[in-house]
Amino acid sequence: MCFSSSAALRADAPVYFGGMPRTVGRPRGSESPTGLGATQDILFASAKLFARSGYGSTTTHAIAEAAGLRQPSIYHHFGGKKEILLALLLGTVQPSLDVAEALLADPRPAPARLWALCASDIALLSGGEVNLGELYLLPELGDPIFAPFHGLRDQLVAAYRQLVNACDHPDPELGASLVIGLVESIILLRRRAPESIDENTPAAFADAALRMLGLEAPIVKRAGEQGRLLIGDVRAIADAWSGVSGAPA
Amino acid sequence: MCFSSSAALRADAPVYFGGMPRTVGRPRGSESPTGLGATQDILFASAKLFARSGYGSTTTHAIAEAAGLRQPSIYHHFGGKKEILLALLLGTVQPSLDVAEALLADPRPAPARLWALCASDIALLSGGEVNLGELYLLPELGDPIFAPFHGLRDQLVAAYRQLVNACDHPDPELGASLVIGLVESIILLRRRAPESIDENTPAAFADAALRMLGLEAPIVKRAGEQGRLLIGDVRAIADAWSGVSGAPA
DNA sequence: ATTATCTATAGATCTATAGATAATGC
DNA sequence: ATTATCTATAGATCTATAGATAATGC
Repeated sequence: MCFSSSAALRADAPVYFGGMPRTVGRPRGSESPTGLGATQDILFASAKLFARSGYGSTTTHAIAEAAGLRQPSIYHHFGGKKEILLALLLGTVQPSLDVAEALLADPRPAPARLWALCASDIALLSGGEVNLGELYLLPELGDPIFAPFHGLRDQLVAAYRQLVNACDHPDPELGASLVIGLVESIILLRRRAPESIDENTPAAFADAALRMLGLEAPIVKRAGEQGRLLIGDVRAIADAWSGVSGAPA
Repeated sequence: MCFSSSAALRADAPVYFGGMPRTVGRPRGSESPTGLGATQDILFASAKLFARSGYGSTTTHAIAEAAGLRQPSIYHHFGGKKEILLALLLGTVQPSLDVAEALLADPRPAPARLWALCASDIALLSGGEVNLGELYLLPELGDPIFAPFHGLRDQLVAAYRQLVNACDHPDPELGASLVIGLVESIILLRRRAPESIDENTPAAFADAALRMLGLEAPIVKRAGEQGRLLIGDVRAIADAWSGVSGAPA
């Protein structure tokens, strides 16, 4: 399953042998929906409900029901609703930040790295069974408990700004805002018209992001023709860029 | 006050003479915060709370308190929380749709009209005391009661698509998604970094939107230099475009 | 008489704790 | 003994209704 393989939901998962949870403790009344144990069941159920109904409109009872547990059992795994959302947020932003930091240290041309970061983030936000990006839109994120998430997110924003700056953009602050805005817009597009998103979307949006900054980026077709484009594989993307004749350094 | 002058909050307001509400009925315990009567007080208070704390996390008691009323008094003006949010949504999207329809009927060049629509929407989303665009992000909008809002919103999306198509863009569906995404990204930018938004932002974003579609649009500086740029004045924007030498028709 | 507010409150949740229960581990 | 679940429930809301109250309108 796409979602259960996401790092977001494996953050604190105990190591199971053969993928099966241990059976210590009183048996559950119903089966584990994810097959990965109660903690993952709760995270997956919460992600679905927070994204579709909002944070404040989702009750711990509804989470438990979707997770195949009774309501009080949630408190054995999490301190409460806020802690569940925080775990989901950290697990969602961390993979983006990992890619961003790898790209900041990469010697390849800045536009190629910015393109790769955009495409990677759009692919992350496009994939998975649940539209996890919706969690970024929740107004409840203003609560101080989510400060650790905002810390990681600020690092990601800084990485975008640094790459835009390295592209010799005259106004890195504005440029980063434009690019991040376009990347995040995939969240609302996926809500409004999920059928319009396909495997070409990350590349098409990343192209648009660079065009927006005044950098031509005919990477998609070139790399596509050569059969080399692999979304999520940053090196392949950067190599594709470098292979484009006349690409800015 | 910026907000109280918004059409969003005047939709169903009775006409008061001299701007003062009538005093029929039992007097309120506290003064009207907006000075425009209880209905406006409730809409303004709800907008602030929905945008900052979310829909499900906002109680009718909190709304009433911010509106200077007791909790049950809300039900004299609205059927409930959902009806309040619906009124806010309709009042927020309608001004955008009015501009869009005026531009669809306008004879000026399509890129100028698309630019004007982008700049107008960004100005609308940037202005006012409350970040009303946050209401578009609420996951609770999936509730069928908000269908009338989605109807208007779909019309707005169709207008964008039509203008992108009229710009001879090879893929109007993708182009419209990119442009709308960039325009709406101002909502999250305003949440994250409100200090980065100023009177130049609508033009800067509209420029970026056209660049994204492969249309060069050096309108901002030209119109700015001539002192002719007036955000919200669609005709001035379109005229500015027409005045740019070499602008696509 | 009409209107808009108020107080009081019923009934329905919703969160989080207490403590029982049923499994495995040693 | 340890663990993870369960049932039961206290206490705190939260929504929405009923009916009293205090003003204006005629």
